[in-house]
Amino acid sequence: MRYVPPADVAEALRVQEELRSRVDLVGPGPTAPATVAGLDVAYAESGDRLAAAVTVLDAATLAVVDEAVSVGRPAFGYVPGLFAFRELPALLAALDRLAVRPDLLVCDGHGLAHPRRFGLACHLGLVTGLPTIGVGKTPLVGAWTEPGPRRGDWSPLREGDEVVGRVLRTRDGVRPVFVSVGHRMSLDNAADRVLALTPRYRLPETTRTADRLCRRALAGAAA
DNA sequence: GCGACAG
DNA sequence: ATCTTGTCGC
Repeated sequence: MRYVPPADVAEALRVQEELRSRVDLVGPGPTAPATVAGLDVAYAESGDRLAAAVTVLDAATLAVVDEAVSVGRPAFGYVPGLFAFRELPALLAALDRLAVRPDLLVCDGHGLAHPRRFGLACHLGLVTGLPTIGVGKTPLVGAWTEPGPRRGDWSPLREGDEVVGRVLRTRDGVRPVFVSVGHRMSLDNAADRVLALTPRYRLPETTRTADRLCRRALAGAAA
């Protein structure tokens, strides 16, 4: 099955509008998944080439049990709010090459914490049918108060009256990450899963392994 | 009208 | 995302 990227911004907005209603924001999703996958993309300095990687980890040991990469070109310009269209094709290609179907996807970008409540994590969840959560390193939308200084401390990420995510401290004294629901997950469960993936570093182990893999793939791929 | 703006 | 020097700390 092939993915056809939108021709322009107007079409991308229409696609988001059409898909957003199908997202499952309740879940609650798996509380004890056997495997969890991380996805990330690295770009060549020229910006015309990219590598997408997926790593599947044993949720208990955090050991990598499967991985796949896909090298290609960005499918869309970088437009905040339409970010998913850029990386989705390559990410889906990498997912297709997996031998193991993971129980949960951890995306490097927001889910519900998006201007139209349909970030990369939502889009990826809807397309794959898998539970997904979004973990952003920097905010895209919303307001929050600084969470406490210890691992596990958090504060709600709000936009107007709605809670669109959670500002979560994954390690003592380090900058928090921005967790939001992607698809088929509750926010509470999403935050718990992120904490389970951060026994040592700020970012989830899934994101870290995927990041290393796509960088390696980009460096090793022929121009 | 002027900034801000996931990766 | 990627480009970048040094610096602080284990």
